[in-house]
Formats: sequence, C-alpha cells, structure tokens
Amino acid sequence: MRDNKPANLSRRERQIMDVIYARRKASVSQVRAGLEDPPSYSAVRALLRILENKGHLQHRPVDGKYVYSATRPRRYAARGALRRVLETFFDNSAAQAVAALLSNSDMNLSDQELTQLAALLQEARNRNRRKNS
Amino acid sequence: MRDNKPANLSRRERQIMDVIYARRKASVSQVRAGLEDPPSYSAVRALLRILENKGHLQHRPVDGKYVYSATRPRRYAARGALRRVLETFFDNSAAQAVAALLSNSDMNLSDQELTQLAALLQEARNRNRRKNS
DNA sequence: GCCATGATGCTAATATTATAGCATAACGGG
DNA sequence: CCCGTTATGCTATAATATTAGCATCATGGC
Repeated sequence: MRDNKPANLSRRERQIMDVIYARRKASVSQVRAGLEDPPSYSAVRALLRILENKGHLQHRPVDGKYVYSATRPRRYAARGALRRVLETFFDNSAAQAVAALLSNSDMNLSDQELTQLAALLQEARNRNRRKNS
Repeated sequence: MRDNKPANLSRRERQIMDVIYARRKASVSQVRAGLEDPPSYSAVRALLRILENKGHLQHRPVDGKYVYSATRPRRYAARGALRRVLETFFDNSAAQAVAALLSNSDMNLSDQELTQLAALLQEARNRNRRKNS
C-alpha cells in the first residue's frame, strides 16, 4: 500500500480533478463544460486556483489562456482510484473486480481486447509460476 | 449507461458510505472506527442521519444499537464506482482497466484466481463469438 | 429501586466550501 | 485608436457541511 493518500478533496474539487484526469488537460472553459451542472466561470477558476495552491494542479499559458493539468501522473492516480474501489467494493480482490469488468454487459469488450487480455492473463500466470518455483 | 448518478455526496458523506460499503453494515462506532481521523461520535451520528434522510442509508436496531446499511445494493454501487473510474482514468476501456489490475504488482493474484479469470475470459469470448455469428 | 453506562434525538454554532462579482490586462477588428 | 471580447487576480458573500453539546431514554448491575 504505497502512497495511498485519498487526497481529501471537497466535492467540487474532486469533480474538477476528474474532468482534468479524463481529458489529461483542460482550459477553464473546458473544465466548466465537463462539469455536470457547472457554476459560473469565476467559480471554476477559483477552484482551479485552490487546487493549484494545494499542489494538485499546474497550469501553463497556451494561446493566451491557461491550460491545467494534474501534477500527479495519470497512471498513479488511476492506480490509487482502482485500489480504493477495490477496498470499498471488492474486498481488496482484484480478481473480483476483473470478474465484474468482464461480466458487465455495459462495458463490452471487443474480440481484439479479449485477446489482448488473454495474453496479459497468460503473462500473469507465467509470472506466478516463476515466482513459485 | 444506466442509472449513473454520481450521488453527489459531500466528503464526509462519501467517506462514511465507503466504510459502510466496505463492511456491508456498521454501527455508529464501527463507522467511526473506519474513518481516517474520526470526528466526535455525535458528528458521525449526524452524518448518518443525513445520509438516511437522503435515502442512501437505512438502519435497524440490533442489540440496542443502530446498524446502518446502504439502500443501494453493493454490487450496483460497485459497478457505478468502476464505471466512474473507467471514465476518468481509462478512457472508458474496460480492457485498459483489467490490464492495470493484472499488471499491478501490489494487488497480486493467486494461481487460483488467475485460473478463475481465465475461465471468465473464455466465457466472454464465447459470448462475443455467439453474438457476432 | 437507583444509578452508571451507553445509546439516540435534536439543535446550535463553527468551519469550510462554493459561488459570484468587480477590477484589470491583452488582443484584434472596424 | 477605441471598443468589445475574453482572459485573469482578487475578495466578499452565500450556501453547505461538519462538528459538538445537551436532553432524553433504555438497560443492567448492585
């Protein structure tokens, strides 16, 4: 369980981080557009500033506007998020979670993806075999 | 994308829901014990009441104390949580998420689990084959 | 029976969050 | 050049969330 800080963000802060993680980076209006029922432009800007002060975001000017991106790399944040879901809903069992993903008809997988996954699974099994020998 | 309501809970509210989902059910003090840095007993009770009023929790008396549980079944909430993580961090690709789960060394899978997953994967492939025929 | 213990109901106060508004600077077209 | 548009900086305020405290009720031991 490495650096498993829940980051402790307020509701809006989390929403905004999520928009930015989903899009990798976003201008103020893009963030605003990504929110469910967006508050004023000013409000979004204020939150972005707060998040930046807290060290979660950074910005750089692009074409005269600020583009925000997360300081914590997406894949780490992704891992943390997955881990939290596993703790809360899957008894820390990655297997259960994968099962849910595979069986969920909403998020259907293509043949190609399934083939890729089969390969990954084989790798994992090989890793295990090696480790246990 | 069925009933994909983000539930829109405040920080503490979400923390408490998470504790309860993780434990399936919990008394006030159990909830309190499950929180990172817990506030007073009263504070927890107040939040529980709010969550109940909002319809997220229910309680029943057990041995003279209230035991709280979520109204939304765990597996649906789990699905929703997974979907949200997929949207935010995996470009809605279940395959990417599964890959992350399989390759994450932190959450290692046993041989047995891997075998189970292989079976699930095969099922999914069969389903696809049938559908595409 | 009486009191200590540990539970809940309710409400008030505090802290934090979320929002909007105003002032200001840069840019570009007419 | 002047003005409308679109940015940002900053601050005040409204709304919400978070917390604690007190009153009350049930239970069980002495």
